Amino acid sequence: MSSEKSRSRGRPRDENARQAVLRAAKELLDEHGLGGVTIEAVAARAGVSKPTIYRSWKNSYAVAMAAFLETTETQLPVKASGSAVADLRKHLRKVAEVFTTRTGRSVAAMIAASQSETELAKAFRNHFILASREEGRKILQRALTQKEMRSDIDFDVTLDLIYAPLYFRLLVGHGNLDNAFTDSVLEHALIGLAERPQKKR
Amino acid sequence: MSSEKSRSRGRPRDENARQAVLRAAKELLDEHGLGGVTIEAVAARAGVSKPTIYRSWKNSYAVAMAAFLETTETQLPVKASGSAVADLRKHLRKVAEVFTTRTGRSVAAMIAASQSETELAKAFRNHFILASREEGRKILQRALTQKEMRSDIDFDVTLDLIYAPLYFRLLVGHGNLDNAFTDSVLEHALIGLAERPQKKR
Amino acid sequence: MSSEKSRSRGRPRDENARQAVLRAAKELLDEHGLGGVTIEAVAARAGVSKPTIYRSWKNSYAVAMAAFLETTETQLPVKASGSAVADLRKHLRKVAEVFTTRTGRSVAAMIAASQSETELAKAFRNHFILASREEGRKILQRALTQKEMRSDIDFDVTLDLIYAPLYFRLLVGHGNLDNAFTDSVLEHALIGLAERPQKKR
Amino acid sequence: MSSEKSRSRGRPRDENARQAVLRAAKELLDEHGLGGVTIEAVAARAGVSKPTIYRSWKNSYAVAMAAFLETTETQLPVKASGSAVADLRKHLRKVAEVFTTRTGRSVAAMIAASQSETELAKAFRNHFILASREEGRKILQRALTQKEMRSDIDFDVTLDLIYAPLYFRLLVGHGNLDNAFTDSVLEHALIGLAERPQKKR
DNA sequence: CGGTAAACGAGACGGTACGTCGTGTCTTTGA
DNA sequence: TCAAAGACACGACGTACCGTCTCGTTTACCG
Repeated sequence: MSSEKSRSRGRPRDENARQAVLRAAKELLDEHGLGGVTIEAVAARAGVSKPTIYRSWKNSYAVAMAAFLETTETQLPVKASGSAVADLRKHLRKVAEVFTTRTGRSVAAMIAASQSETELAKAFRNHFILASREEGRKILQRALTQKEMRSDIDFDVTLDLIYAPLYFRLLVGHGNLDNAFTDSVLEHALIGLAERPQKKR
Repeated sequence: MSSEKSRSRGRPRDENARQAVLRAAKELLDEHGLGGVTIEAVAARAGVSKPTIYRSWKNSYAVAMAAFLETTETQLPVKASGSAVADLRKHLRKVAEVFTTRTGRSVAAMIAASQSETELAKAFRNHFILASREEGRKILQRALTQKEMRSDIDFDVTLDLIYAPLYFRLLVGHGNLDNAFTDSVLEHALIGLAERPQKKR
Repeated sequence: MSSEKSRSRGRPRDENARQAVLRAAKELLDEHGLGGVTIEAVAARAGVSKPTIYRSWKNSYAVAMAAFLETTETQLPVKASGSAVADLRKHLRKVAEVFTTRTGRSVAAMIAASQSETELAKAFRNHFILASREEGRKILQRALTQKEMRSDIDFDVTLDLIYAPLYFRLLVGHGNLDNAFTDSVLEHALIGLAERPQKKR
Repeated sequence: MSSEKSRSRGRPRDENARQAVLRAAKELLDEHGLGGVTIEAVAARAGVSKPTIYRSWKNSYAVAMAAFLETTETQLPVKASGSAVADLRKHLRKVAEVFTTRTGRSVAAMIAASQSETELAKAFRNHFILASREEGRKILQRALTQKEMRSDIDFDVTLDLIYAPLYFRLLVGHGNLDNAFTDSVLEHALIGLAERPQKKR
């Protein structure tokens, strides 16, 4: 229950230092990419000592990740219109658009960094990937109640189906990330690939 | 007529050295991951000098990439049965299975490395990603001629739709990469998400 | 009054490391000559990292020079007897004797190194060459007061005249550096080369 | 006439190559000092391969030495006037003057290089140092016959006495190498340092 | 209100790896 | 059979960051 702040002995962490670090890390991330976020560079730019950084974060990736998560909008919500499918289309367009900016590069870099850092992987997964799918999940829910989608679909698989192609192109860069692409992905996913006797629509 | 490569002047590159380097790099990649493929370690294990490596490759990532591409099967072909859809299901299962092995970790690492190395990105894209989609493309083609799939689908989008979820889970690790998943992805993609008046099946 | 050096911020240099470096450098200098004093070898032998050495010295020559100066006696003093000329003879013999030892090789090497390193040249000049002439200068002074030498001689020129032949033979090696030589040099310098009407002595 | 068999089998050494090498080495020596005379640089500038150089010289110092000796005047003769002492003064002035030019730097560099290369030391000693003393020796001889100098002087010691101070200042740089200095050295050497009962002059 | 514990900056430390340079040798092709 | 071109093993270079460690100083709590 301990409602006490517990306020451990000694001098408290300097909030200014924390923010200076994160600001510096964000700038370096934007300017030079993940590889530019070295502890030394961050320390120098933030006017902070290296131990001060290591006191709060495990390594440079952790700092970069914290800076990224702290300053990046994950949800990209769309105002609900009558058509959930239309909302989803709009949402995916927004996601793709963000992916073409510097933020997209950072997302890719974070995923890359996650490969060798298990803890970061988890952090990024929970605080960015899964978080950013929430909006999609909501829209899917709406689509279901409005009977715009089949009731027996698996949400997790469906979310992968429509988000993964965007991440895939972000990471591999084998094709554009424009509206035409996101629309087409959604269209294919909705109609389905299989030939069927009586076409509709 | 001499279409010969003209055999440039001077001592030719030592093929033994080349192979020793790639073998050492592959071993290090498997044993310690991409981070373990340092030029110094490769040179030491291959019994080769550092300049010899730098003469042929730009940096450690390039060596690792070359070693990976040279020793990894990309196509994962399936014997054509009567049903193209069944073949596709089988193929995706194989891909997912490979992704759960050490090779999968390497694929992820390569994609990660590609983020900061444009040339590598291209090499990996062309020699692995696109190459490995060829089998899928062939099956898709077969599905079309056998009228198992709609004739108006976009191949590139379709390939992204069915492959991307696998890569996504490989990279983000937010869910399993088992048969149930690949089957489900394929099923959803085939049937389509949209509700439709007259249900089939 | 605090004439204190103000104790610059941060962790102070490790005195043990400094000494280990100089000791290692001195050993290498003695064992393999100046060419053997590589930063890598010094670091390895001293159990110190390369950056630690570079933090304190500009390059390998600077380390060798420091090690040499720190461990080499420069003055070679002689107890004053009644005759300043006799003292000078004794002193020059001592210098020549040292020049035939390992220390002599080092002196030569240092002069050689000084050719390409201006800063080192200055250091060596001030801390070895000029310092080692001080004993000669003192004796000269004594010779003057005792009227053993002409009062109108130029000290700097005189010092060059009697020391230079020793350095010359050290560096060029065209003749012995024994007592006969130093005595002869001194004798010639004292009496003078010129023929004169009435000979003395 | 060229039916001579001497023409040892195969392709003869290319005399042009030899000269190109020496010319390149001399240029590099003048431009960047001895440290600039690397085999690679010489080969590149001379348009010659490295093995071609190694076929004729042991290492870079040998090349530099050869280039230096081939292009440098050693004797610096003076026209004999009535006074040998005057001639000697003039000669020493010329030596000192040369020592203040680029050639002087090269002489110093060669002496420096000689410290670690025994063969070079010998070559330089014989072909430069001793050669350049020949003029002094001749003048000394003349001085003797003209009774300008004492008949019992030791030539080798005397030569060291008057040349060494010049080399000393060249190498250590603790004082000027001007006419005042050379004249003063000679004057001191001639008159002698010792006080004597009856002053002359 | 004075101790004391912990944070702070500065910066040196042992390490690891980097990518480059020059060495002297060796191997091929071409003249 | 030589020369050019250039690859080779070797070894050292000087630099960049890493993550850890002293330092001396500052801040805030607690007794």
